[in-house]
Amino acid sequence: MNNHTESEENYIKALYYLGGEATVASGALANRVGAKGPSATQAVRRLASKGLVEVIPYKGVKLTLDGLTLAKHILRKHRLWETFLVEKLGFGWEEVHSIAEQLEHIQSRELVEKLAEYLDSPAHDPHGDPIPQADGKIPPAVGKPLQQFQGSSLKVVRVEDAGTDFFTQLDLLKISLGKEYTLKSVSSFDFSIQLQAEEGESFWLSHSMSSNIYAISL
Amino acid sequence: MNNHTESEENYIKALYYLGGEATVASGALANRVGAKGPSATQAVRRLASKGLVEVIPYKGVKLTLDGLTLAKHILRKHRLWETFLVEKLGFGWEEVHSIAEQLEHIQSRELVEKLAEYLDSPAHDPHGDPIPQADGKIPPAVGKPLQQFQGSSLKVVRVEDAGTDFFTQLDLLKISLGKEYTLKSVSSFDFSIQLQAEEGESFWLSHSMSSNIYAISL
DNA sequence: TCAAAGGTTTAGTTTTGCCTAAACTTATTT
DNA sequence: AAATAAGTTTAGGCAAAACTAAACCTTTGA
Repeated sequence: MNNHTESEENYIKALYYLGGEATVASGALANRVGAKGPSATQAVRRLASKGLVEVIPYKGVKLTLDGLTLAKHILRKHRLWETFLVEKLGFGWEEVHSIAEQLEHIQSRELVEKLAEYLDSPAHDPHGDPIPQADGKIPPAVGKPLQQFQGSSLKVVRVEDAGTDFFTQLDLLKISLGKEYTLKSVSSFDFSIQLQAEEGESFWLSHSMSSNIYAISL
Repeated sequence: MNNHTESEENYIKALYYLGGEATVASGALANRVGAKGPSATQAVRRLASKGLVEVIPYKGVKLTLDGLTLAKHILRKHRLWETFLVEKLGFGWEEVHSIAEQLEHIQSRELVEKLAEYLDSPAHDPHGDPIPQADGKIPPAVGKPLQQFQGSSLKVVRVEDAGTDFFTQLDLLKISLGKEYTLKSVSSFDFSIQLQAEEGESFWLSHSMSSNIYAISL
């Protein structure tokens, strides 16, 4: 009961991303893994036969405890590898995700733990996302969405893993973890926000961007 | 023409291991990848349709230039990862092979080159085996088989990547790179050899073991 | 409430990759 | 040179994973 295919792991990961322990519709699942409906139905049946998920036909799918444990372990591997790629190999934010998606499927308990140790058992990955620990515990997610810092100063501590385009845009705007800004205003029309760096002119950020960026107040 | 399945890569690797640029029998190939004859025949047909091998039915299979390039690239990845696992993560000899077999299939040119740089562009892996370089050139293999050191002193500089059991046996015998011995005799019956360490009693080594160990004279 | 719309599952096909059993080549031996 | 042994390929299955088209539930709106 301990070896899973890459495809299976991808479904498990998607299920965790979409709902955690909650029930997820098969359509949403298919969408997330980049497949069509019937493929998801079929995949989910395979997972159910391995005891990783529970299915209620026409209603949805839910991770079992085993499934949840596996999901967190995969996420652990993903975020540890991302940390390695950025901190040791010098990759940029936007490049690491697709490589980590391959590396997260490498099977070796010992490798994961030795890698974690080599990286000083980090609690957060380069995006500020919490790394599930070996015992399954997940460190608290730090920061709050930017909108909530009306008029005050803030420091960026986390960005959502929202795809290559998002990271490229962050790079273009020179936004990175640790950067400090003052939130000057929030548009009540489209919820875009105006940020002001220590030195340099202020700029506007769309809601789609800002809702994926988290900060703490200074 | 640039993405290959893991299975395909395994056949390519096996072909390179068994014959380099020479023709290999399909049975030997099947054997090496741990499959049965018909599976190899079929796999080889798939590879031929991608231009990676040439087949002469009932005669054998041979890597094309493209196949050879791919084989060397996979071997490069394998040996770089082994170096990483041993030098950075502190793995032992016998443990790294199976993990590197998974890692060698990760697809990212940039990753390979950044990893090589991180490891100081090594020419040899932890077993002393040459690491193919980015341009396809292969550094010279060092050392000669132990049998050739009749009566003289030698230093172990390379061991063949001949499977977990081989490495475990090396560990049991406390043989590692850099160790020095005197070759006291070679049996003309079974070609086993008698080694004498600086201090400590002498011991016998089977031909299967010794033929996978290489040394230079002192 | 009943019918259309939307989402889900079944049915049937494709490709990869493996298997066993049977047919076929090649090589060896008498 | 013919028979047999050894190795290789064909034939026919099976499982994982994906797809399209068709059938099937559920929900929602008239």
